Amino acid sequence: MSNADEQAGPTVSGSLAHRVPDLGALELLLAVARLGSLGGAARELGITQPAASSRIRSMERQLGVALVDRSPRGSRLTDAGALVTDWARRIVEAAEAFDVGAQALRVRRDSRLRVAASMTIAEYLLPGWLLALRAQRPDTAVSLHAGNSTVVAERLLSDEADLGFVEGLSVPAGLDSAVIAHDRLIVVIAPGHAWARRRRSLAADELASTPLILREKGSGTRQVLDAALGGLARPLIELSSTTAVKAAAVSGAGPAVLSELAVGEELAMRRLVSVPVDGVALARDLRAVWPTGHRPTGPARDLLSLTRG
Amino acid sequence: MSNADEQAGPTVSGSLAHRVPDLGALELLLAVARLGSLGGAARELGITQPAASSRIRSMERQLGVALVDRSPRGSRLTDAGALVTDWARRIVEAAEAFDVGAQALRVRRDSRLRVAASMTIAEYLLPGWLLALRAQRPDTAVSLHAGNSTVVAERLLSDEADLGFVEGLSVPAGLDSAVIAHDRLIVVIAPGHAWARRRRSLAADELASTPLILREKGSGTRQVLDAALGGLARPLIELSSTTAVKAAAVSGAGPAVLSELAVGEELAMRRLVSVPVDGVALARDLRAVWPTGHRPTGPARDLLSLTRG
DNA sequence: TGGCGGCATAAGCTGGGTTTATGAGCAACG
DNA sequence: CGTTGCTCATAAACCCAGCTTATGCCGCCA
Repeated sequence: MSNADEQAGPTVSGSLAHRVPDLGALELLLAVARLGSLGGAARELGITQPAASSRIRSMERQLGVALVDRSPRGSRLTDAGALVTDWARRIVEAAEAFDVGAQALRVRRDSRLRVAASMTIAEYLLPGWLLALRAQRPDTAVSLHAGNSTVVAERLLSDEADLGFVEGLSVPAGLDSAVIAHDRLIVVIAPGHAWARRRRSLAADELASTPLILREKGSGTRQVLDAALGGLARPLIELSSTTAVKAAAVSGAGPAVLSELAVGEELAMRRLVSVPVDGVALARDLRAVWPTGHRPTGPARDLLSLTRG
Repeated sequence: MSNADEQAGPTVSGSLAHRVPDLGALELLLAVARLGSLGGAARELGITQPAASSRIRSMERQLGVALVDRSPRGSRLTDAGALVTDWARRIVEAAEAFDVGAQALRVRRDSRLRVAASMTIAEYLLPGWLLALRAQRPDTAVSLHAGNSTVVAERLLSDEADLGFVEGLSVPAGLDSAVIAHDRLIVVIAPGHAWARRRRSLAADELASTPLILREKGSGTRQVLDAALGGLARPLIELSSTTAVKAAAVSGAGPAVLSELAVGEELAMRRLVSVPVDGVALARDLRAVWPTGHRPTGPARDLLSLTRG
């Protein structure tokens, strides 16, 4: 109703939160899909049957689509309902990753597994691992601290963490490590930029002589790039988060260099395209690390075994 | 507080919806991250500054983590806040996909682009495409109808749809088509099953002689598999949705055959592992289709151009 | 023909999120 | 050195979404 609503297209009104049912409603819908009954879903979520009934109904009203076929002997999803339920599942899965991550961020002294990880890993990989860990060891309380390689090493060596994850080129002194995955930095650009239509690969000197959107000096990503180019990377802008770099690249500010972990989605949806590069070592290992000699045991060992392919 | 809360692990209480902030709060957090000020974010979302302040505060209370550093000249994310914001962004992106999909499901006679698509495509690919389409043509109203190849063909030929997407082996009569992507069926199994540790590939006859978790006869997925095996696939169970098949496989019921589009997440998180297969043609094309002669124009052409790699 | 499981409707309560109104800290500027 | 303008915090009043309890209708099955 206020003035900020009119900026978007004509089919849109209000913010996302007004057009998308809340998490409770989506969970309820998933339960109905799984159990085939409103009352059953209500019981599972610890609410009453009328509450479930009304909530599903108001969700249908909100979306303008019938989701559930009610009958005196149960409820089944409509075709549209099945589709909506699948889309809802994505939201709920993202929420589960959020939840397990947020729980780990809470500093708790009863943590049975203390993890320290670099930003990129904490952002993209750890929630999935923690979810898997919780699936097989539901009562393991995990705490997470994110920081660069130096911080990870400090926490491990001062016994403030049991297991670390780093993404740099070298393993900090005093730590043993195991490679758990491989990552590659890639050059990305908004579609529409001239580079997006190039056929030849970029050469190293071409990359080094072009101003790029980069993470700040000191970040793992920047270290790898500087090393690969011999410290010659020319920044167009320096930004302090992967997300900011992505946003700048998507908006057409110029070419950016990012971990392929960070841009999978953008590449798939063609908001960014990657530019092949020749003769530059942009691969890097993602490693689990622990104090030399102290092989991970207990929960740390469980988590480690989840992470290796 | 009610009796259903105690079923989960000791660190958990209540459902996801009680532990994860609602979409409005997450959107607000993203706005704060982007604009660097609570008041600014509030203005953008069309609420007042105290509302934003209180909402962020209650989110911090809920998560047990400080998210923003307030100062008399703005607010910045804490380290934990940056991580939380990135995880929140995933939820919001899933919600955007949900939103654009749900809007398209609403039957509207003012639709400027009417799409008919097979289930797998509607489920996994279309929301992303629609999001991209909305980014470059914000005022295009899209309607979506999901069904199998036959239904898609009928709707196109009776002028109830402008553009279709199918995943079968053959193009229905009366339609022209363009391949927009490739898909492969893969055999997946819960880790722990003997096949998960196999080194050799499966042979065709081995696959044909093993009872499998399958989609029902008539589904696109099943058609491709039956054709590849010469109609010999032995069902262990037949289920009516991709999701149900996945759930059965994850729970260890046996090997399943699914589109690789459907199991990317599960493979990455090792809830499922794929079993290599030899000598069976499980690849299939994903095609855009339209009535013979009527080359897509206008919004249909825009969408089509977004989908081809 | 009860009994059971499924869903809908109605009435009343509660709490979270909102608004308006106000105050206080810090910076820049004449 | 006060004024203006930005920031955020607090307090009180309000409103509505979603919950519960209570009830009724429908269909299936023993």
